[in-house]
Amino acid sequence: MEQLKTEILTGDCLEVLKNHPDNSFHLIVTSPPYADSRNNTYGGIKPDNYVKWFMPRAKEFLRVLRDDGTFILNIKEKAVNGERHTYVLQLILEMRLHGWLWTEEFVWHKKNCYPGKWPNRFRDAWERCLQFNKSKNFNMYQQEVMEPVGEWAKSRLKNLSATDKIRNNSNVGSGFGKNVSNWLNRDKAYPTNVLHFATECNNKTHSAVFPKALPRWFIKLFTKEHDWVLDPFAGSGTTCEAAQEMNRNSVGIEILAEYCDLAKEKTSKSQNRLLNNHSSVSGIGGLF
Amino acid sequence: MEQLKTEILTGDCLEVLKNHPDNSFHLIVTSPPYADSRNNTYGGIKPDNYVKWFMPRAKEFLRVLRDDGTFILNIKEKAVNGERHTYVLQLILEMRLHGWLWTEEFVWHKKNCYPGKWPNRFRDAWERCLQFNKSKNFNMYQQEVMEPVGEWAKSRLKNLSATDKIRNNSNVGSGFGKNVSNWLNRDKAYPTNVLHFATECNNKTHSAVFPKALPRWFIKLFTKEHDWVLDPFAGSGTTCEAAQEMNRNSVGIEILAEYCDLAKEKTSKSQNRLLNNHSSVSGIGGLF
DNA sequence: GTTCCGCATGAATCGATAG
DNA sequence: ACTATCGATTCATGCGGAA
Repeated sequence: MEQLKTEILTGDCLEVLKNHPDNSFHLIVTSPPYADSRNNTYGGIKPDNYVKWFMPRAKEFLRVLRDDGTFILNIKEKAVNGERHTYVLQLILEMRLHGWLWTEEFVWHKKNCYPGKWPNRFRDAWERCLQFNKSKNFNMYQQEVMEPVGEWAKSRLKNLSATDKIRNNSNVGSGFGKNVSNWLNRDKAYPTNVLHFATECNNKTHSAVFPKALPRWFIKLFTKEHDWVLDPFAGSGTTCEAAQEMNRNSVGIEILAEYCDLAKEKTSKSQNRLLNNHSSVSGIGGLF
Repeated sequence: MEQLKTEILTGDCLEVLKNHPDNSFHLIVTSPPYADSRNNTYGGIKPDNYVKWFMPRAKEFLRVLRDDGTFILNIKEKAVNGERHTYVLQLILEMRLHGWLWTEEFVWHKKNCYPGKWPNRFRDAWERCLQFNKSKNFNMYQQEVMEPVGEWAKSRLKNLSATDKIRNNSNVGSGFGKNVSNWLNRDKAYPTNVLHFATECNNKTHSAVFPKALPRWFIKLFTKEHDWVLDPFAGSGTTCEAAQEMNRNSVGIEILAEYCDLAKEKTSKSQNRLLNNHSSVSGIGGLF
């Protein structure tokens, strides 16, 4: 079997991605720098300039993403002048004009969001995970993220009611009665578009990143083993770490050298285990 | 004390509201007909025409809302052609151009969302509750919606790191650090902008578009007793019923006569109960 | 009286079929 | 080709009758 690769590249993804071929990634999942934060990088993007700053990068993402791939964008607008800023809304509209399909908007419910109090708003306990695609026929492996059903099912499934059977079989004689058998052994259900993940607030080195569970969930849902995952704003490398643990190849791009070091350290730890048996792994030229 | 009023008016709110004076409502909370649904009323609004249909009504809402009032709009875009439609995003942008402030976006998490399975998406378990205001200085009674502190919150506060506390104090010198220490001894906490309400979908009581708990929450948060609440798309009168139970005056407008009858029945029942007890409907030591 | 358990229902969405 | 209708899919909730 092929050697798994995890690459951390330093630089602005707008430039770095130019070295990557078209249609090469199955999934892009990222949490870009929010407007007005990370002032020392990317020139400190102001909310009003966010769309303009993001779009050329989105164009590169569109190019390197496979036609059956998915782009997950974790983002949330900040409150400016007492209002929610509109740059995320405008970004969605703009991306659609440039060929992206806005397939879905997942809500990441942050169960343990930061405490605080303001006179005119409550704590912000959710972020958007926007799903974009290049085509309607994208890969989705729903069974990989099924969850245990609620308590109600235990009693419910003891006896299937007559109406359940009636409703399932309905009138048309076309289909098999397969639903009933599915239900009888069912202990898992498909999730919804609301995700409940706690933030990892004890992370001292790199705050404000998403918890590893978040990229892990989307990697499970949209890729198979040995597929290629890209995080163009890799930060401390959470996405690449998750990808590596799940036997996916990945590329992480990060403009800040210190974060790159962190990311490399994270991902090389696991790789060292591999390296005991094999030869070199990372190496920029060897990827494509 | 003044007699409490609950009015159900039949007609299109665009017309009916013309008879109402400026600056008369403290809160507008409503769930308008979603695009492509309720085909027999309002001409069956197509997604592409939604903003155009909504805006003249939004203009009336702006007029009748008090300067310190709030407009809560419960809405969710549908999936069209494999994509989320953008009419809600465009509506937000358009309303801002016409004088509304987009203060906040609450997420209503529907724990018991509609079942189903599709190859390209999961069940939709959330809707938007968009908060609009006329001014930054709107009324908000946060203490009225405080919730019991869950176990997770207790552990979260225990684990506040030293740097967390330092940052709290330094950021907003006026009250933030103080509030954190207050939290430690509280058994109640302020909620977040994610609301968890199950839909009321059983057949006995006439099912409402949103559960009564939803308007109730916003009425508590944004009005005092005897304030005026408006629901311009009243449906079966859930908002007015909630308002009445909480000693708020309310006006509900609904275009469908049959829904109006339902709404009148709901709200007259409670009034009869109160009237039978004689004395002022809104007596302080009365129902609540 | 409690608790348990059966069960209809819902702002849904897709794909196939019909006009 | 484009639009309208229809069937299939599926999960959590609260009511009400039963134990």
